[in-house]
Amino acid sequence: MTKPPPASSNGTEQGSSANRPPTLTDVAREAKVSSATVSRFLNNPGVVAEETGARIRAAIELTGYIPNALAGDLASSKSRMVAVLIPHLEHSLFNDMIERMVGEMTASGNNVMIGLTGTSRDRTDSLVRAALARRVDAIISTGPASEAVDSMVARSRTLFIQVWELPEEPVGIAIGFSHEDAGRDIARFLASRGYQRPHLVTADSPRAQARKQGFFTEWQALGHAPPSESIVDMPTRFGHARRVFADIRRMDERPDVVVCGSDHLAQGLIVEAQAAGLRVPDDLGVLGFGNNAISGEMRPTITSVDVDGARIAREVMAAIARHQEGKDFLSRKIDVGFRLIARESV
Amino acid sequence: MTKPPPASSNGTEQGSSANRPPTLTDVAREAKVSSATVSRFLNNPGVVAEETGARIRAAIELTGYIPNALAGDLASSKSRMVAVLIPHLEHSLFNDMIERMVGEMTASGNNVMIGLTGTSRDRTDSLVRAALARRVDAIISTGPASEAVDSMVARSRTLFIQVWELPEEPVGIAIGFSHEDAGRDIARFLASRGYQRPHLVTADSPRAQARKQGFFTEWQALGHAPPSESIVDMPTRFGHARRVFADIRRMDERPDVVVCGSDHLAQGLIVEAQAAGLRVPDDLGVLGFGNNAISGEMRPTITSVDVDGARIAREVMAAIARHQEGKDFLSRKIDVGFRLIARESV
DNA sequence: CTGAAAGCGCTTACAG
DNA sequence: CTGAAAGCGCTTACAG
Repeated sequence: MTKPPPASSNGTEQGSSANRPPTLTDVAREAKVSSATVSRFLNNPGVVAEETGARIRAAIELTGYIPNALAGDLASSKSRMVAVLIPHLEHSLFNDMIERMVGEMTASGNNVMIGLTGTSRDRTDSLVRAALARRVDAIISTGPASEAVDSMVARSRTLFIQVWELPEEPVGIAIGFSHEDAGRDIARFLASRGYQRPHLVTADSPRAQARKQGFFTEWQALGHAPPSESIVDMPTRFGHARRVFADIRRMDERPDVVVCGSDHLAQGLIVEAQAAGLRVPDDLGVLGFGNNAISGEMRPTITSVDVDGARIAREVMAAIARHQEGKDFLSRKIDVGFRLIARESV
Repeated sequence: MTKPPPASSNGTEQGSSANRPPTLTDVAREAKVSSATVSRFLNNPGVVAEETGARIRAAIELTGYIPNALAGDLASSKSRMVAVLIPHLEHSLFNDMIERMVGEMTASGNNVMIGLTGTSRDRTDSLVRAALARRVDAIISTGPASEAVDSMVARSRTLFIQVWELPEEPVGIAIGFSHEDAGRDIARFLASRGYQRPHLVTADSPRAQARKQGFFTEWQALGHAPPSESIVDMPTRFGHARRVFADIRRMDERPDVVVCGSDHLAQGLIVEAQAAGLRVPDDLGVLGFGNNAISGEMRPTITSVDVDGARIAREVMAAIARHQEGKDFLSRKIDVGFRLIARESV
């Protein structure tokens, strides 16, 4: 590697519209070849003669040329961009998985556009629109898709990938698991541990509702009375624990275990319970969801439901790779399952 | 609003390279106007006659047209894209601030490209290169800039904004505060509270080192012996607490307060201390950094250093707006300061 | 292995 | 208020 050219920015230059950045043509002129050859060298070096390549390399170095991906993508009608839509940066169940995916995408030469949808459907629609406007190769979404999204995506060549969901009829493809089954498994697990009065903390999201549904159904099928419940806003964060714990303390029939929608909230409940002098799990069990890194690091460690983020990331990458090669996807729904991990808190 | 056109995606269509998405020309033909007029309608509706506009609107609706931003940006040589470079998604000190910025940018019509730099400088360089290749209007970086970045940015028209940093000679502009001063203030504060033996937990990052430096200098200037120290990997996360606490327990002269590089780590230390039967702050004080939402929600609440993320986001937005209007920036360095917030943990 | 030329889908002076 | 035409900076058959 050669030393980079001397930094010439010293205050006044930055932001001034002085001389435009060098183009492919500038490089070609400098290297005394056609711009087509420079383009070939950039995209497929092997096809260019050794010494021609050397001249071009030198010209690039000299001019400080950085290809204009806007023009390149337009001409080749592909973008090597992927959009990722998540609800929040903070307190997100998906961060581990997303971070892994972003890392792999970057490594495989894709740029990642991240959109924060919040909880508003409108914002999701407009982010999908923005992604399609940039002709991204794929959109990865952690949320449900609206009809508007469906129709926009259908007319495009963009691959739409839903993760952590497994809808009946995905817009594009879906990689996830059954939240209802997860709810059922949790119910069976708690019953097997001898718990009698679970308290559910659910957010008003389709996924949380599906888990709750599964839990209710199974719990009652096992011959128990319906569990009590607290409703919280999305995202299901640490800070909600105070109110939820207060809810519990007010009840006549005290719950013996709290089922949380995230490990962050579970962590908060443990903190609240301990601050009130309760022992976890002896006086109160606490169950998380998502198997965030903290769940193995908390005192006590948190029993949680693990979803294989690495597997999801792999499946997403594979689907995108196939799509970029122009192949059709292999299956529309991939069930990656989940796994209840018993630790100390239950 | 009209109902969206019926969703026509049912499995086979998605991903097939069937009919290409509609272009401006298709809309123009449908509306019986020139493509220039459609373009005007899209970018500056006021300039088009009422009924012409209506026809165009109908044509857009009918065709399901979504503008190709690649072509638009290339032709107009502006992108309305901003790149944001952060080290991690999870356990980041910046998430609150970044989330706020992303929200505001999206609202003001900018798309956001997020890059995860990790701790590698190479990865930062290549992400900057990718951002420049897409001709983003601005790059917002939470890390230090290398010489390579400096020279790439200098040749471009992209505004480079460093946040949470205040280097001598910023590449573009910097919006931050003095980490060394923060370290000094923490030292003075702990001294005023009567602490005698602080233990510092520092990561091997320039920022953490600057704070440590400030702390050391001030602490010794106040007539104390140098504090003890633990080194941790970046990011300064919850999970590091176990080892750090073990470090402390092994010491002959037990520290009476731990100074953490993040609120997450502080939270972890409180959990560890309590699990070991210590009371915080009576037996051990714990101080965080960054004033994350959790610091006010933990038991005990965490004394921390607040950096005004909303202010930074505002300054960033203002700088980008000026830059997009072609104006020069007002100042190269903006010191937003910081504020020590005393809570229960110290 | 290399070049000339058309084309990707927009925007924007320039006329009218 | 609208249209014809040049141009943004690349890529990619098509020739040679």
